[in-house]
Amino acid sequence: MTPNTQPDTLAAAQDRFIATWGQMGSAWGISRTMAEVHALLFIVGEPLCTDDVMERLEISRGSASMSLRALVDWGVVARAHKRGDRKEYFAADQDVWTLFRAVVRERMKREIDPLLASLFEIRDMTRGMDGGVHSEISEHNLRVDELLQFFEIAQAVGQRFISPSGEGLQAAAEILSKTPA
Amino acid sequence: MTPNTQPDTLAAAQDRFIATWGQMGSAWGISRTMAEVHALLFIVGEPLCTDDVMERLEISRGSASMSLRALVDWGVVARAHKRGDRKEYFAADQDVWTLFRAVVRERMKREIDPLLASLFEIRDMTRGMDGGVHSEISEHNLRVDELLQFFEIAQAVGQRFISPSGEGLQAAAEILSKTPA
DNA sequence: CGAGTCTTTCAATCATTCCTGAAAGAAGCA
DNA sequence: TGCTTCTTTCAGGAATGATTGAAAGACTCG
Repeated sequence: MTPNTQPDTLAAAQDRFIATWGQMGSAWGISRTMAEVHALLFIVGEPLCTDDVMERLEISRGSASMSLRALVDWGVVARAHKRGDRKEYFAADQDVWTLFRAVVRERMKREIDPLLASLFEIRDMTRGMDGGVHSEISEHNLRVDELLQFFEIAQAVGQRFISPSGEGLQAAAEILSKTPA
Repeated sequence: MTPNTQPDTLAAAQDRFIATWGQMGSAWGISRTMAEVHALLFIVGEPLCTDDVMERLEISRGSASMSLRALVDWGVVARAHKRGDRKEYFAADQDVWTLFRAVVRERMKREIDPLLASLFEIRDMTRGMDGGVHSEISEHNLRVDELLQFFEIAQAVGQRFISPSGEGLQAAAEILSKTPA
């Protein structure tokens, strides 16, 4: 075993993780680069500056800057500073559940909330136009109402999950996953 | 109120719904068109043939065909036939929870499962290379293991949800959403 | 205040994903 | 089987979304 085996393997494992996480990202509506930047910060576990990110990921300065900024906005990466260094450093939150909560929060804001708003408006368009129980309009209203109910439940569950007391849900999930169906 | 007010309003509400659902779709990694086709079938509530879909959505034959096929593969739309008509008709499942289960199933297959497989491989790359508790490798392994744990829980919860006995989870979610945090 | 260093912005370019439409393929019927 | 009707496929074009890189902006320090 040469002295370099360990570092090389570590770097390879990191690269592999970055690629995997990047793929995952695209499936989640997060741009591949942004996911890769997060993966890098998460897996190295220590603060990195913009240039570190640029070099390791071979991306442009602009791209690195945008991605880092977005990750900070999402609340999954924190800015950090080193004494006697003017550069800004970035570190990923190391708690997986915190990360997941941030993702849920962000997606609720961008997806569920607008969807619910639209559904309410759609329902109001045909409110009180029912021409008897079996009319097309009533059936339409029924369908919209069912969706509304569903997404209201989804919103409530999601909100509970991301709330401070969401710890409870986390525990619930862990237990749930272990109990046989 | 002219005789045409109701039908027009209904059509408008349907269009609005289709647009909304389409947007939603893109956020979910489903192509907009595919989501719109589903929205149409869901909201009209009765079987439609390829030409109906093409006309209403103003899309090409190829696009309609592909979307319909994909929806059937997902299990959220069923083929139907009309007596004395050689055309194929398509009808969306009207149960929202069934729909949601299909989405979860599909996304697990495409996202969680491959991700878990990769994470296992990544872990194996640095297995048994730990150079003491505080080595870089150990810390790396710790991080990977935490992710593995998390996604194994996610997978278990998801599987339980989509299983036949997933009805239980549905009930749980409904209760959960109503209980105050 | 001005030089130097670091960060952000944004128009142009590039990549990816999606849709089209025509042609090939099935499937039913006489 | 040959004709008709309907469905699927797929190469190319269109649209959408991401990335670059250079220039402008912001901040520090002497």
